[in-house]
Amino acid sequence: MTISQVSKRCNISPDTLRYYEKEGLLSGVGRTEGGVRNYTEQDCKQIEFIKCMRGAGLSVAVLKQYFELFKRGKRTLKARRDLLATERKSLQVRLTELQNTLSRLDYKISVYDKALKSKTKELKF
Amino acid sequence: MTISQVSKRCNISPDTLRYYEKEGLLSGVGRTEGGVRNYTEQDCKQIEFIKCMRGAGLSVAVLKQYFELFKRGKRTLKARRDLLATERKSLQVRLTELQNTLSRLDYKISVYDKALKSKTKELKF
DNA sequence: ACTTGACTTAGAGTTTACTCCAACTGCTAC
DNA sequence: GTAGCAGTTGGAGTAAACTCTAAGTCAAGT
Repeated sequence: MTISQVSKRCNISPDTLRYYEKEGLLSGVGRTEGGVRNYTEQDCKQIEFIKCMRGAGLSVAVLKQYFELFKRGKRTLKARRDLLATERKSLQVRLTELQNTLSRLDYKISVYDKALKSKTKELKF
Repeated sequence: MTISQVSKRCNISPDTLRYYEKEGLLSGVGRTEGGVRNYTEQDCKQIEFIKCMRGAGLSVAVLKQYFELFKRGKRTLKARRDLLATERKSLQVRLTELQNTLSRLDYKISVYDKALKSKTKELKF
C-alpha cells in the first residue's frame, strides 16, 4: 500500500504517517526499488493501534518507547506489559475525571434550562 | 486573596492564572490600590470551573468565548447553554472512545500476561 | 523527450497552552 | 532608608504534535 492509500484508510495525513515513522513508531516500513513507502497489512494494524492510543492521550514519546522495547525482542515482554499497565492506570483515572466533568456539565446545563424557562435570573458564571 | 494564595488553593501556577486573565477567562479580577490582584471567593469558584473544564479538554478559546458571552449579559443565556451542550456532546463522544481504548488496553495486557506465562511466543506488536 | 502527479527528504513553520524573563513597583522589617 | 520579597507588566521562549515548503526523484502517459 502507498502512503496515500494508508492515509485514506486510516484517516491520518501522509505528513503524520511520515512523522510517526521518523519518531520511531513505525520502524520497518518497506520501500519499493524507487524508494517509495510500501505499507503491509501489519503496518496498517500498527498504525490503527497508534491512532487509537494517541486518541486516548498516550504521548508519541511513550509509544516510541513501547516500540523501541519491541525492537529489543522477547526479553522486553515484561517491560512492555508494565508500560501498557501504567498507561492503562492513568487512562482509568482520566476516565473517572471526565465522567465527573460530564456530570458537572449536565448539571450546569440543567441550571441554564431552568433560568431560560423562568426568564428572570442571570447566573454567576 | 493574593495570586499565590489562589495558586496554592487551586493548584494552578500564578503564571497560568495571569495567562487566563489575559485571555479573558477572568475578566473582573480586582486590584488593591497598589495594583495587586485581589481575588474574591467567586473568582476562585470560577477558576475551579475553568480548571475542571480544561481538564476535560475544553480549549482556552472555547472558555474565552463562553465568558465573553457572559459579559454580554442575560440575552446570551441561550447561546451559553448551547455552547455548553455542544461541549458536553463531544465530551460524551470522547468518553466512549476512551472506554473502548481502555478495553483494548485490558485485552492487550491480558495477551501479554498469557505470553509471559507460556514463556515461548513473541507478539506482533 | 516531456509533462504530470505522486512520492521522497530535510528542515522550517504553526498552534496551543503554558512558562519564563527582565525590568520595575510597593509594602514590611530592620 | 534600604534590603528583601511578593507582586506587576509586556514580551520572549518552550514543548508537543503536527503541518507545510522546497527541491528533487520516479514512473506513466502523450
